Amino acid sequence: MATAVHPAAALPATAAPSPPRPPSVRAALGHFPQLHASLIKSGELTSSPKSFHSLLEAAAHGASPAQLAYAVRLFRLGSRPPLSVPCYNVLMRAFLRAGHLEDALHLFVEMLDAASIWPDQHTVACALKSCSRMRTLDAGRGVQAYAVKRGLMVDRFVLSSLIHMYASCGDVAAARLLFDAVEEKGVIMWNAIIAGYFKNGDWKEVVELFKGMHEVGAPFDEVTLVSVATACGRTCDSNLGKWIGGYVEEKGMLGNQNLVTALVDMYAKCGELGKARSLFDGMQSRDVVAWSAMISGYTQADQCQEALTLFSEMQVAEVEPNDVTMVSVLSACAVLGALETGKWVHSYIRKKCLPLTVVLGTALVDFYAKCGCIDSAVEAFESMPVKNSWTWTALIKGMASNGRGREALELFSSMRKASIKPTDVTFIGVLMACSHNCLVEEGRQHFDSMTQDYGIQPRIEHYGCVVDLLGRAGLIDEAYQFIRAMTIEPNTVIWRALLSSCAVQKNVEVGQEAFKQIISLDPSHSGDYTLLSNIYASVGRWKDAAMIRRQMKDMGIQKTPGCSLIELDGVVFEFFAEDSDHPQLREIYEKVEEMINKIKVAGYVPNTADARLDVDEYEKEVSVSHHSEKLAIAFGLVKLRPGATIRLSKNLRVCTDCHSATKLISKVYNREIVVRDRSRFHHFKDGTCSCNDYW
DNA sequence: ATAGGGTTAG
Repeated sequence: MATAVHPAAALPATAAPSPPRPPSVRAALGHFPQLHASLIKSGELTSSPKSFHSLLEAAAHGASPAQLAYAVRLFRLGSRPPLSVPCYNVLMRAFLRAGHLEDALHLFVEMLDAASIWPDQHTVACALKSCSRMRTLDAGRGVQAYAVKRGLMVDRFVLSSLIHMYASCGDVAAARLLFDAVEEKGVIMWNAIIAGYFKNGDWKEVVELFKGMHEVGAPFDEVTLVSVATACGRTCDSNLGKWIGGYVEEKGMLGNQNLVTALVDMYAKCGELGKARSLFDGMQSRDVVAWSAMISGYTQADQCQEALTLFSEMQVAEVEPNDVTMVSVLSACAVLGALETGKWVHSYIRKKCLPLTVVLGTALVDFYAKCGCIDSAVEAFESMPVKNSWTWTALIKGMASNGRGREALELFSSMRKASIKPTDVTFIGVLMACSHNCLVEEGRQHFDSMTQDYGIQPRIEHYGCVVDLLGRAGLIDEAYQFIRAMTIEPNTVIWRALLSSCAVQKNVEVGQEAFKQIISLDPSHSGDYTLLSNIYASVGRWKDAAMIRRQMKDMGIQKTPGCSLIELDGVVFEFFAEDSDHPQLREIYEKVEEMINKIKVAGYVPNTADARLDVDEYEKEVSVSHHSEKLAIAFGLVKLRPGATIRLSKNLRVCTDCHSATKLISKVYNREIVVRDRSRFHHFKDGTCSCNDYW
């Protein structure tokens, strides 16, 4: 591939009057066009290889594409001394710096073709570096063959580049063989092999190597610590992480931006957000990586509001976000259901032409799917130049949780046709889709195929999906037998899936058993008591229902407060049941009353099964009407522009009353309402819900 | 005459 040579317009139109000759060519960095002219005038350019090299080097060292283009033109010039090996090397390095990896490698090939030019250890190291970055193992091996033939394999630079090349191309074993054979391992060699394991995600080995270095007294430096600190974060090795943190402070290395960023990342991943933040705040300058590390720290610690706040501070600080930043921001938006903010991020990505990498594209797909905008998720999916199994999985799960199980399964078959290997998470999406559409036989087949065809051992989540599938299909006894036959110990999630199915199917006997199992594992979850109590109530066993409520009260078990989030103009508002801490309180409660009255006309009958028992029926109705979800919907009706879809996300399952009320609200107010609960989406429109009343 | 190894993500 040829490098685009920029037009001479980048150079001054008229040469400045010849300045007096500078004392050294190097000192003229930045004035090289004028210098060039004076060298031509004096005839030195063609007669002195040394001057030519210096001029070339000065141009090649420039940061701008125009300067690189200038260097290329010098290099290709007819009237110049014969090219030396260092001339090639200088230009190769410039190509590498500018990211023109193929051009760099091409120069190596050109040297092999040229008479009386032999690539040396510098050339080989550069060529290997471009192979590393391009991940072309074959080319790398070719360069290695040349190095062997020329006896360059004793050079430390060649060796470390080679180790780096093998590791970057995914062959850490080969890198390790080379490393082990090196007699005197300096810090660079250690860093190269550590980076090798790092690049391949083998964080444990990074930590082990460092401990090994310590034992043999091998020297390490700041670069070593960057890799090791990061690995500590990934493995949650907070002991070693803290030791490194202390060492860095003690040795006065806090000025190293990369190192401090690695510490910020490490502390955040070890759960020490406060320590991470104070290091971050103490940095004298913060680049995009530092900001991204801190933002991702908040996102991964589930402090998504904090993540978005920090993101706006980043914009105030005028640091341009990159694709990596946006991945964290989008995943924070996905968790919060912050559709407007995420959409803004999407348009920013397009406006700034940020590279739509697989990770970023997948984050976009996931974001739209988790905000209930499944069509936008499909669009984002289709716009991606490269997709991997994560991408497919995000869309399959999105389809399944948005009530489009059929399409999820069709996607899964396209995924297999495209030879993209499904992961364990893909199968969670597939099984969710089956359970949503009540496809019992298909679900069983996928569950078996997962192990038989793909060698994936079922995790507790997969078992949970199957229990859900069988239970919702009404096969309660089979679901119970399935749990009994599990090869791993069932947890509360499994039993809870069975209990929910029993609630749908009004199966008292198995419901009691599931409840007993749950209580023996974790008696503190209020939702379990509510479910069993509802089962009793649904078959008219009011006394038993009340008894369970009393048991819950006696044990001091608190209901998890219901909380609904709704976004308005990029700000996420939180509502709790009976909320009394909101600026527009009166307006909202008035709207709730209006809502309830209107839907009552349309046939709404309050369902107070989930309400407190110690109050009279009227109070129960009022209490149910003040569920966080209804407050948030009322807020949406008051604040959003007419006709705009109301989107909210809540922390619990949608209760029966809110579900039937919301269906009628969507009809009476002619509004689409999208509710994300803890496990799926409900798209309410014209009085119906996408879940077919089955959740 | 010229160099090597480093941080953020679904």
